[in-house]
Amino acid sequence: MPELPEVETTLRGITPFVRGKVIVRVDVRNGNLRWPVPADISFYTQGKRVEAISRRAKYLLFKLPQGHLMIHLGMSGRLRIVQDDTPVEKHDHVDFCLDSGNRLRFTDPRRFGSVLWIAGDPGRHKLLKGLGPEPFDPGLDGEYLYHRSRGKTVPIKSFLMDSRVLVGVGNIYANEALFKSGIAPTRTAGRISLASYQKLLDNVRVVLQRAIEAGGTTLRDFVDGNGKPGYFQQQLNVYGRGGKACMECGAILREIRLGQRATVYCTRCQR
DNA sequence: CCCAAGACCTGGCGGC
DNA sequence: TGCCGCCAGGTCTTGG
Repeated sequence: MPELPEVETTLRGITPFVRGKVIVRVDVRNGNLRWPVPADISFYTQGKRVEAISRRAKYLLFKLPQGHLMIHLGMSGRLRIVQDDTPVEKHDHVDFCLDSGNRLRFTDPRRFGSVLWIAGDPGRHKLLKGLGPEPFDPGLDGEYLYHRSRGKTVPIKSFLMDSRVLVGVGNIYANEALFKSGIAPTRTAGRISLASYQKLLDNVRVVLQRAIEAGGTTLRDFVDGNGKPGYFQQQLNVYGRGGKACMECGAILREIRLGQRATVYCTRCQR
C-alpha cells in the first residue's frame, strides 16, 4: 500500500494515539525485516515518551528523548493502532505497547519494511542524507527539476522516481502525473523543457494531494484495525489500465516495463 | 559518476 | 483441486 499518500495518511492516523504516550514494552515477534530490527531496540525505547512524529520521504520518524525510531513500510507494510487484547495475526511482526493500553502494530507480509533506531541527527543518517526535496517543499520548483535533469539519459519516469532528485513519487503516481502532464514516460529526462517540468511538478503535487485527501477519509480504520486504505477508491487514469481505453481520447493504453516497473501510458495523449 | 539489473519476501492470480 | 509462473505500492546494492 505505501506510496507517499499512504505514509502521510498513516502518520495522521496514528499521531493522536502515539504522541505523548510512553512505550512500555516492545514485542518483536519477527525482527527479520529488510534490515534486522536492532537487538537493543527495547533498551532505547522502553519507558520513553514519544515526543513527536514526522515523515521524511516515506520514512516515519518517532522522536524519543535519546534519538529517533525510524519505520519504513516497504511494499506491503502497515502500521495501525490496536488494543492490548487484539489477536496477533501471521504477519504482525512488531508491537510498540503504549501506556494508554493501545499498541502501535507493524504488519508486513513481504518484510521489505524496516524498524530502525537512529541515535544522532536523522538528517545525517545513511538512509536519509542523500534524499532530494519533498514534493510539497515550497522552495521546490520546475527549474530545480530542469537543472537536475540536464545531461541525464534515463527515461523521465525513472528520473521522477529517483529519490535523490525528489522523494515520494512511487510507481502509481509517477504514471498518473505523467499522464496528466501529457509526457510519455519513455522520454529522455535531459531533453525535456523547463515548461514541461513546471507542469509535471504541478501535476505531481495535484495527484499526491488528492490521494492524501482520499486517504484522509479512512482514518477511522487505523483505530478499528480493520478496513482498507482509501486510495483504491480513487480514480486512476492509467495505472492498472493497460489495454483499456484512455479516459481522455479513447485510444488503447500501452503497458511496458521501465526500470522493471509497470508503466502505462497513452501514446496519443502523451508525447 | 551513470545507468541497468539484481536482490530481498510472501501472497494472489491466471492458466493449464 | 493443484501446481507453476508471474506479478505486486520500494529502494538499497551490485555490476558493467
